[in-house]
Amino acid sequence: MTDDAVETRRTAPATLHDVAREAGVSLATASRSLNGSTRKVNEEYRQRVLAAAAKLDYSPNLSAQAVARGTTTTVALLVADIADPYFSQMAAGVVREADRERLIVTMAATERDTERELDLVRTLRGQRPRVMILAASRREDDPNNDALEAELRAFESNGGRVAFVSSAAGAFRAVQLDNRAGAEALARELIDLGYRRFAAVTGAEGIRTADERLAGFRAGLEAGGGTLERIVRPDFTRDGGYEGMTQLIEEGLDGIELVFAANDVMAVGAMSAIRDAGLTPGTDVAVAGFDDIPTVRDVTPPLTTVRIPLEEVGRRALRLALDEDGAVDDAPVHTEVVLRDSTPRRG
Amino acid sequence: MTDDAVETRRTAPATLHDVAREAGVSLATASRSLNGSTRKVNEEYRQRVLAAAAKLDYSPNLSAQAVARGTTTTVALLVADIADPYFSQMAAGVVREADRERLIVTMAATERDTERELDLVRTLRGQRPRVMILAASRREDDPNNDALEAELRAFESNGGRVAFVSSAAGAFRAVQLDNRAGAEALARELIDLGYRRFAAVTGAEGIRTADERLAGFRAGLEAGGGTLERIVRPDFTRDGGYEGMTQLIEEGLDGIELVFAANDVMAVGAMSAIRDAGLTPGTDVAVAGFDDIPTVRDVTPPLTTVRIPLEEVGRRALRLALDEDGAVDDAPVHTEVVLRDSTPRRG
DNA sequence: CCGTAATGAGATAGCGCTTTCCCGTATGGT
DNA sequence: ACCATACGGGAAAGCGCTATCTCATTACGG
Repeated sequence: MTDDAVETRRTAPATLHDVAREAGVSLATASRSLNGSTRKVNEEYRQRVLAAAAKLDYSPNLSAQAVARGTTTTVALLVADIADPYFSQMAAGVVREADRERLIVTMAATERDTERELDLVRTLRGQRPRVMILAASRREDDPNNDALEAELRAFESNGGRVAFVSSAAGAFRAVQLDNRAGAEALARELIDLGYRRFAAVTGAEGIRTADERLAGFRAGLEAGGGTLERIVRPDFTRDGGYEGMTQLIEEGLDGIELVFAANDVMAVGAMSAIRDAGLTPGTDVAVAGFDDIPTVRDVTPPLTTVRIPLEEVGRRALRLALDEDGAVDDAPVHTEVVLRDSTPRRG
Repeated sequence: MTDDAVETRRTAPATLHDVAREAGVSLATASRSLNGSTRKVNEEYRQRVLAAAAKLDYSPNLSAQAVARGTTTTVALLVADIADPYFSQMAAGVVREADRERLIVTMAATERDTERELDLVRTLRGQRPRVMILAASRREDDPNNDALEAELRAFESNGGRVAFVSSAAGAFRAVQLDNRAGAEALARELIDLGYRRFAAVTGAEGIRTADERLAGFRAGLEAGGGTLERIVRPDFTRDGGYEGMTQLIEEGLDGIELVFAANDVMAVGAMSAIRDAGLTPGTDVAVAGFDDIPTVRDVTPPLTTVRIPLEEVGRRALRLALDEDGAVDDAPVHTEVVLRDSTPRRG
């Protein structure tokens, strides 16, 4: 492949210096004209600078600005898995809000590995982002938790801002997802629909989100006289849901009326497992999930779940982090049970 | 909310200078110890520096490094919509590959607005990213296309690298998605299955991806004696698919056996529309899509589609961009027809 | 033993910006 | 007419780094 492509000589990008020279003004004046400064600049000069910048196709070097100003326009976002709709919806919210604030988002994926998460936080800290948003799911008792906290503390004491998306983030700001209450409300509604005998497909013990949802669900059942007869703990993913459900079926469903999956992607996987086992979800065994990702409207039957306004969560996480002093709404995010056909009224 | 939180005084992050002082060596030696340099450093000094860095919790300022080195470790990624699984899968691939190369990804969403896209490219250029990956869908004849191309040319002539994900990207590098061939192959297979009368739900004319897929599908049909009887062009989204299908049904399906949606999210929306109209997808009217996003395995019936290895596409886009000189595989990405139950054999 | 070549630490000149600080000039109050 | 005061442009001092250049020290061949 010979390089007979376009003969574009590699030229360095125009610097502010070039612009100033072209406009016949000083560096200072050029700088002041191109970014609002407190100082006024003669309109004629300003126009000259603007014209020169346009002519040279000048684009300010953000790194240089960051160094000079001592502050960046970056927000760093950490999620477990970008392709997971739970996280990608949230990320979309963060990006949208960041855009409004003219901030740039850098994104990284922990792949659910807390070691990696810690590394990423360290690396990302090098960017000196204004904000760091951690949406990757926390684990109880992880050996890296302390190190992570220390790292974030250091980041904060350097003027950075941290926001978690979670239910409890130690002493950091957090968008509270009321997993417990949501799951509890769901359980009550299911009891109302006539269900009594349940199983749960959830994540490994220690994943806080999973634990809380399970605890809430259990509490709701107990209050209403239902029983949680079985629990399986596969991966916290679609395939995990499929496997968990398959296991449940193989071991015999005997009498279980409804399976609660700790999140929607698992629920969707579980529904496929049910169907692949020759049963019909909703009819032979009901299914409920958590999150209300877009997909669940389109599976059959549509999935009963607990709605979290994920995009809004992303937006709020950023606002919360940016907020100067507690002026921002930090009530738990409103969750809502959405009953659909995967949990028909019984009897 | 009073601030009786932790009494963390806001301190500036440790600089390399601090580390050098702490270690009792020069700035140069500290720099050389902390990042490989061509020069060797006395092991004892090196250890001292490392210890000092650890003690001060030093994290190199990436902006400063970028300014000093004249090069960054950033890759900028532009997608249409982060929450759309088509893009989020791709993004996951880019991020993963970037991680391998120890690069940081900044992400922005065009929201399918070419004006915004242009703006974003300009802003992102300020970052001086090593690579810019454009995955947002291109439109034919968009008034902004020339400006975008000029902007990207400028970026390239400054040493930046550009990669598109698309079928034709002018003179830029691109991961080729063979939309046409994929759709054509799909059409042939559907003909083989006994289908003859088709409708298409696709995006607005001018969206290149949509156009190509439609053209390919049409070609495949013609070769096999099928007819494309109707075309609707709603939004290129899930809801668009739903609306388009609803419209088709309201106008009367009369004889249409299969609906081809130009992408999977639309197909999934279409299936819901079919069901909401009281019909059964696959049975009353078959449906096929394009992309093979994860969801389509879990809808009922599972969707026939054309598989694109989206994550791989993301990874390849980055490698392609990074690649120094055409050493990288730039054959079109392998697409593959995946027949599932949404298109049962006829007759 | 001396001269020369490696060796490697430190001083320093940038990188592309922002932001003080310094001044010359215009303004206005008395 | 005179001095205090804005006003606003330009010079220059950084910001936190890297990389070049200097220069003392060590090693070694003849």
